[in-house]
This record gives sequence, structure tokens and C-alpha cells, in this order.
Amino acid sequence: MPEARTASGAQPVMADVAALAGVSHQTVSRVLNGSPNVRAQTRERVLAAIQKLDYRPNTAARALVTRRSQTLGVISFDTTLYGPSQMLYGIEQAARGAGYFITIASLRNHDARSVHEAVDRLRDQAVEGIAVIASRVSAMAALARQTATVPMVTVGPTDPGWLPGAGVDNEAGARTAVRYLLDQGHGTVHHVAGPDDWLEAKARRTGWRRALEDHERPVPESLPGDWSARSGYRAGLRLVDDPRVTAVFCANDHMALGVVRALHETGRRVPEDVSVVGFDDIPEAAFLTPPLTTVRQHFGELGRCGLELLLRRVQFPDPQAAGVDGAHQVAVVAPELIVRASSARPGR
Amino acid sequence: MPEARTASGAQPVMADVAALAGVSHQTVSRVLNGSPNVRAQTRERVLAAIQKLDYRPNTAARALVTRRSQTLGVISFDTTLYGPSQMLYGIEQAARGAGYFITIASLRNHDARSVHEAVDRLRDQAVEGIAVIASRVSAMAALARQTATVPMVTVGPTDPGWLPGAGVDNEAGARTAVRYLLDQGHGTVHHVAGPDDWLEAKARRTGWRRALEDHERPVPESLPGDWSARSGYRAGLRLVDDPRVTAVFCANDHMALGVVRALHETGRRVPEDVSVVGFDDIPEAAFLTPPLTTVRQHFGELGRCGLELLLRRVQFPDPQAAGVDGAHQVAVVAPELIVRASSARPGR
DNA sequence: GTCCGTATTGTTAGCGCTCACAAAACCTTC
DNA sequence: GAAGGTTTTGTGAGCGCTAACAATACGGAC
Repeated sequence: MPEARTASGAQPVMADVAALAGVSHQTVSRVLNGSPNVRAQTRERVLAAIQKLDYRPNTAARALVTRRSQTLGVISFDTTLYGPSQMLYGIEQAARGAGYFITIASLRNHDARSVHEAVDRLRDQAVEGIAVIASRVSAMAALARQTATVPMVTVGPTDPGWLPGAGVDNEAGARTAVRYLLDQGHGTVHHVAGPDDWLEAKARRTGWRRALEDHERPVPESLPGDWSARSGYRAGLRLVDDPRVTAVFCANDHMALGVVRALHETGRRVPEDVSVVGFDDIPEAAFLTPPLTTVRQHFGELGRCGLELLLRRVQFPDPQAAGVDGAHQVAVVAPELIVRASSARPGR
Repeated sequence: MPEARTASGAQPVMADVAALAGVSHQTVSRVLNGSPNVRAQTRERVLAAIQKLDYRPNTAARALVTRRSQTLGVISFDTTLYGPSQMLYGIEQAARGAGYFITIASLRNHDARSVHEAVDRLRDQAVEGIAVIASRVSAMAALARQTATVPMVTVGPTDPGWLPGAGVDNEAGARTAVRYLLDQGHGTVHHVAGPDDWLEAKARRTGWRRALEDHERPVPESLPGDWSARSGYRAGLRLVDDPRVTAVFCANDHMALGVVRALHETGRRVPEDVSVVGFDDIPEAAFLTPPLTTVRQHFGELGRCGLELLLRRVQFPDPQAAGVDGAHQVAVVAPELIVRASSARPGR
């Protein structure tokens, strides 16, 4: 039964352990830090004392002298969305595995001031590195401009060279989805886009447009959305006005689901009349009515990759003139098309 | 333009600011901590020096001497689910508002060892309080047993007296949903339950059973689920075997959606043949096919409440013999039934 | 036995901050 | 103008730890 406190009644400190083990505090420190030059027998005694007192090193004291906090920061704009929350989880797991703590800073707004505030907050906390999730263009730009006193990576989109990071090739994913629809025989594909200032939204829209252009198909105007099912629903109601619409590619699954709802309400059948494809492959996608064809992303994996990259930069800062080329933007993951019942050959 | 570094090339410290302002380091400290006994003019000089040097106090040093880390911990079992991720967000926002940092510890497993490990991790980080999200019975029991060296609250379910916390009255929500279905004329209501060891799942199942008993209706066996759409789907496939099933109350929306899918696939119409009700009101619920009747929870609000409660306990520890009665379990929020098209009078 | 090189342990000095107290500055008031 | 109070400011110590160095102990070669 550990005693948890010294005679003095306070949390035990290193000196208490040292006294109990009959060594100097420095030897205790050596044991704690895995120094090789400690006699096995001494180590045992120290460990026993540590256990007996239920001693735990004071992280603040250690951080003060080593100047390392063992903490990483995560900046996120909407942990509430499926993707970001998944990535956060992946990051957290990976960080823990590496012995780091995670501090989060969610932003409500994404203007430069909020972004800087968040970075400052994290710097105050003395984080050793920062991972940025789910990036808005405006915020990313602000971050990239920041005099980087601390290593940063992005997790999620492959960004346009501002910061290193682990990302999915959203453009390729979108292309694949659109090409698939065209291969099914659709004349063209309509698009419900994500918010303009999200990198992911931009990339997916670009992929959609490029795929149409490559196949020399007309490029209809894309409809705006905000990732929510509600916005998808609204977009869907606008799409039904045009009887020539036979295929819709949505920038995420939630909007796709809204589009399906709108089509259904107005008597258009999915997929007989209109094919709908989403993006993300949320766990529900397979169980919607109809099951949703979509582009799968491995968010958790992404979080893990991003964190690994960050750790590498934290542990070996400045491999060479950081920020430029080379291993700059690793881990570009290719997403995968999952075909389900919401898409089919047109014109039945 | 701040200089960010002293002549010595390192991060500026308090002494640098003091020197520049022509005061002692202690006066700088006073300014930083808002001590009233500083002449306005002196304060100005100090603030100017702080700004000029872009000085930021070292949290580790401060934490070392004050023994306060300005950090709160969050233990969560599945930040990946809708509810928990919402609550996490609410907690983070509230914490930031109060000037606290948040460190998260997600658990993959919920056995006592993992739980203790997480608490230890957070204690190592010197958190001043811990909020526990989305509670599994087993884990909660382990937590309650823990010699509480640090204030803890639960966020989510109203727990059976182990820990204080902010929670939704899940049982009442379930009752309301079931009573509503019975009022619609259904003879009884079937139930797809959440995992047995979640408090929320237990409470919702209890509410369901009680409501049936109150109305002297037969209580069918509940079907097991794990919160996922997939598990709902499987449960749905089992339900269709019984032609007498006309109403299903699911412990969350994702499972409800799976049930709907299964019913649809096997030719049963919702709501004409079977009514389905969920729980949570995820943002997609209104846009599913058919739109889902459900019980709305305000997760974000809940997180905020929980954190406030935690802060109160952190700031005024031990109001009186903590852990017992009184203001023990505040903030029991009543959820709200949202009626949509997935439920209707039976037997058409 | 003496000497040297190596393994092991101890000693000292901070890390940057706040706390407790001492000193100085500033008012009053008589 | 001196005594007594109230600000306002400065000084010294120390939070618990690690880094650098000093001091032992130990083993074998001569």
C-alpha cells in the first residue's frame, strides 16, 4: 500500500524518494530518466522507494529546466464535424503513444486574429509543436505567415505549399468519383460544393471540374453548401428544377444525404432518376436509404500520419532549411471510391 | 515591431522586462498578476516593456511555484461519436472562456487499468480538475473508486451518485418517446438498446421499460446494439421477422437509421408499417428518408454546464464534505421530443 | 602495493517565477 | 517638521527538477 505522502503531509518529492532509498536525489533522477550508469541494485532500491511513496515527478519542474513540455497543440476549427473529430482522435492516440500530451484549441472564428490568439495560447502553454486540423484557407494563410517559432503541420487537406502536413488528395478523390459517374453514362455531373474557404472544398470542386473538362463535358454551375445536410437539402431543391440533372457529386456525405432527401421529396428516384455520390464515407453511409456511393477517407490514419510528421520535426528540427521542398509534404493519401446503391446508369 | 528576444538571444524573461522598464522583477510580476498596488505610470512602463520584448510568462515556472497548472483534463471514451465530440467542444469553449487549457485523454479500452492510467497521465500533467465524457459503467465505477486527489465531474449521463456532473435525464427522454408512440396507438414498442455498459444506454432502456409498464403493455425483449448504424441494421433485420412489430424506439439516431434501412430493404414501410424513433437529434436526422422522429439533446450546452460545475469545484474545493448530496448533481437537463415523419399512427 | 581508466554516486548551481517580508516613498495629521 | 499610517517597490529565498562537474568506488595492469 503506497503512502502517497511524506511525513510532511505534502506530495512526495524527489528528495523524499532519495532519502528513503538512501541515495542522492540525482540518482533518483537518473533512474527516472533511464540513465545507464546506475547499479542494478541501486535502481531497485530507488524504484521501490518511488512505489512506496507513490511518487510522481513534477512535470512543471522538469519542464522548467529541460524547456520541453511534452505537449503538442491541436488547432481545430470544427471538432464537431465528422472528419475533424476523427482526425483529432487519431492524433491523440498517436501522441499518447509517443509520450506526448495534447492540448486543444478550437476556433469559433477563422479570422487571422482568432488564429493568432490560438497559436499564442498554445505557445503560452509551451507546446513543442502544433497540428492544424481541417483547414480554412483564410486561417491557413494566417498561420503560414506566422513567424514559426514552433513546428507546425496540417492534417487533412493537402495544402498549397504553406505548411507541411499529411493530407488526402481530395482532388484525385473527386476526379475518381466524377469519372465513375461519367463512365456510367451520365452526360455530365452536377456538384454541391463545400464552403469556399475550406481547402478540401476547393480541391474537391477542382477535381470535379477537371474531370468534366478532361472528358469534354459541360461544366454546370456548382451549388454552394456548408457541409451540413440542411445545405445539401437546399441545394437539392434547386437541382430538381432542372430535369436534365442525372448525377450529383457532393463534397461530403452529409450534404449528399440532404440532396437525396430533397430529390425524394420531389418525387425523383435515387438512383433511377438521379445518381448521388458523396465524400468521406461516414459510418452511416452504407445504411442510408439508398446506401450512399462515396469516396472513403481514412481520417484516423491521417491524424496519425500528421502527428508522426510533426513529431519528426519536433525531434529533429530543421532537417534542412525547413519549409521548402523535399520531404515537405509527405503522406498524401489517395482516397478510395466506394460504390453503393445511390448511383447507377442513367435513363431508366 | 517587438523584438522577441533579448540581447542574449534567448526568450526574454521577467528580469529582461524589469530591466527595460527600470523596475524590479517583482513589480513585473505584480503587473502580470493584476496586483492593485502598482502605480498606474509604473504599470504602463512595464506593459510597454512587455510588448516591446514580446515577453510571455513561462507557464512551467509559474506552475512550479503556484502549484496550479491552469489546465483541466478531459477523459473521453469515444470522441468519435457525435455526442461526445459535441460535448468536448462545449467543454473546450467553456474552459477557454475561463482561462483554462484543456488536455484530452481518450481511452480505447474502458477497463479499470486504462482508466487509472488516463487519470495518472492527467495527474502527471498536474490538471486541476477532470471532466469525464460519455461514461461507461465499468469505467465510472473505477473512477469513483479512485482516491480523488483532484475534482472530477461527469458530463453526459446523470450518473447514479458516483460523481457530480451535468447530465441529461435520459430516462425521462426515453419515457417521453415511448409514451408518444403509445399515444399514437401502438400496442407496444420495441427497443434497440445501446451497449450495456453505457450509462446512457441503461437509462434509456429503463425509461423505455418503465413507460411500457406504466401503461401496462407487454415488454418485448430489447435488442442489443453498439450505437452504430450497422448494429441498428442488424437489429432491424431481426425485428422484421416479427410481423407484430409496429414501433421501434432506438437508443440513438445512428441505430435508428440502420433499423430504417433494414425495414426498407425487407419491404416494410416507415412509418406506414413501422414507426421508428431515435435519440440525440443528430443534425442529419431531419434530412433522412424518412425524417427521423427523435429526442433532442443539447450536447454543447451540457459540456458547458459540466465544465462550469467543475470549475466551481476547482475554485472552491470541498464546499462541505464533497461527494455527498446537496448541490451534488446539478444540471439535469430534460431532453425534448422532436416529431418527424418516421413515426405515425399504426395499422394503415 | 601503486597507478590509471572506468563505472557509479554526490554536489552545486540554476531554470523563471511567486511568496513573504523588508525597505522606501508618499501622504496625512498634529 | 516629526510621528504615524498607507501605498508602492525591492530583496531574498525557494518551488522540484536536471545539467555539469567533482568525487568517490571499483577493477585490473604494472
